[in-house]
Amino acid sequence: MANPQDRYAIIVEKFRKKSLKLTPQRLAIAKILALSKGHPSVEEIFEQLKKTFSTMSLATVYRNVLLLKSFGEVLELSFPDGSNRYDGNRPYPHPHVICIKCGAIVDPALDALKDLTHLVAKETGFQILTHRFDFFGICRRCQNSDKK
Amino acid sequence: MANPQDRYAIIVEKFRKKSLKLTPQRLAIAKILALSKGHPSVEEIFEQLKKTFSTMSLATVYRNVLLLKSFGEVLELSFPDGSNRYDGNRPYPHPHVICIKCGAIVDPALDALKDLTHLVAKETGFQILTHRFDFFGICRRCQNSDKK
DNA sequence: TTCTTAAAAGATAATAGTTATTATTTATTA
DNA sequence: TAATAAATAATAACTATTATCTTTTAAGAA
Ligand SMILES: [Mn+2]
Ligand SMILES: [Mn+2]
Ligand SMILES: [Zn+2]
Ligand SMILES: [Zn+2]
Repeated sequence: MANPQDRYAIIVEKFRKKSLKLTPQRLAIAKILALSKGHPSVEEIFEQLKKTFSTMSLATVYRNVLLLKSFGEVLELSFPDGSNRYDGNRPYPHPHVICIKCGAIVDPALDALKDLTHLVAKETGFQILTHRFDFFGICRRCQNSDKK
Repeated sequence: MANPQDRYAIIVEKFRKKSLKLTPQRLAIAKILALSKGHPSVEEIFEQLKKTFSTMSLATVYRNVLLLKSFGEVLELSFPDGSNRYDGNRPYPHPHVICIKCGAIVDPALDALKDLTHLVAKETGFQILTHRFDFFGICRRCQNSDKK
């Protein structure tokens, strides 16, 4: 996991470079995404920020997440049920392990993937640009709570 | 690729076993999915069937695809842009290679994956149930048409 | 074949997550 | 402090999918 402070600084610098205003709402959203503890959803970010910004609008969260996506500073994980989760700490393709019971998402250490990309390119003739690897299952905590 | 006739027979047998009616529309949808040439979308299935069934309703396609999903006889591939594609020929998790230009989806031969699942289970403590592996890129045909 | 009926089709309304719009507010700079 | 371009907040619009409801039909019985 990248250092959240570093990631935050990188994102703020991007805003500066593009002469975008550093509003408190925008910076707060960036801070949450730079940490990205547990890959938050837009709704979760919104709920968290409502405590600090009483007038916070859901549209503002969507707008800024979209903006950061366009900069390549946040990775969007969209799921079949329509929900989206975000990783602003590691904004590049990497595998994820998702608990189908509690929704927890973790980043596993898994290296054997660039080989796969090359293999696929060779076999299909595609020029591979990105990928998405998701493992779905039940996390340790949910396995234990099932046994009760 | 499984034999489309075999897949069709398996699906029809499932309908029979569950005492579901074998309507012409339902059977036509099953036939297209059993072939699954290019992983069709609901819209594509609908457009194709309108030629034969002038009164065909989009809702009927959705309803039957949903039904086949619930039987485990079709694999749904949902994408970030909201589009869904279906594989009724191989209705179990397997990797896909997707062209971001023309939307082509192919099934690559790629075996080194069950190992990965075990690796991830071991490392994270998750009980892994299913997965989704997508490679995004540009197909050979689109690479060539770009050069023009 | 005709009758009966539960299920499916067709048409359309509802839903939900996201994006667009617009008036108001605000960060930035001079 | 004042000017202004951009962001916010509130809400409308959008779109793919699902639900609802009426009409039609497949399938089994007589
Ligand atoms: Mn991640
Ligand atoms: Mn496939
Ligand atoms: Zn869990
Ligand atoms: Zn292509």
